Amino acid sequence: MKLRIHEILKEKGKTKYWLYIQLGLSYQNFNNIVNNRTKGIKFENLKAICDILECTPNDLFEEYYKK
Amino acid sequence: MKLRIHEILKEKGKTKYWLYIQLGLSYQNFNNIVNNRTKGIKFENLKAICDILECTPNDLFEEYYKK
DNA sequence: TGATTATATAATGCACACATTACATATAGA
DNA sequence: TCTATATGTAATGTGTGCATTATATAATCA
Repeated sequence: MKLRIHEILKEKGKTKYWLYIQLGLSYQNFNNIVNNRTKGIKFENLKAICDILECTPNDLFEEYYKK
Repeated sequence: MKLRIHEILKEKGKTKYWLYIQLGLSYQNFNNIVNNRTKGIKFENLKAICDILECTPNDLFEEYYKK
């Protein structure tokens, strides 16, 4: 399961750094998530990412995203 | 984030035990996930649950489910 | 009566999400 | 020059997903 965070940020004209500040996660962990180096995620953080990016889990997951 | 696994299983007329067998997870962990006692999940298992239940992450998460 | 289905809890250990701290590079603006 | 933006990596420790093993109850079926 790959996360489309890069694409969504590009669509919104926002940077990773911006999302990092909004989220409040450690940058280390944040960077691993965004660059798809993690094998799972806390629901709390998944929800926060969706809230901030104004999207749903299906939009985030490459496998379920429908343009 | 609450998972709607109970509802989806009911709709499909399947039992938790059936899903447990399909998934191949330990029953302990499986039971915690299904009964919403976990704070996160591995992408691999999220994908497997969606595949078996023939649904998407948005269908699974109560916060994003639209009937 | 015994096996399978069905569901649940507890103890122990490993793998990994996540936090914290630190270090590093590069650009842009005050 | 100093600060903030922007991105990345490494080391160490805590919390927790998940596996394994065990125990328990109850219904259904051979």
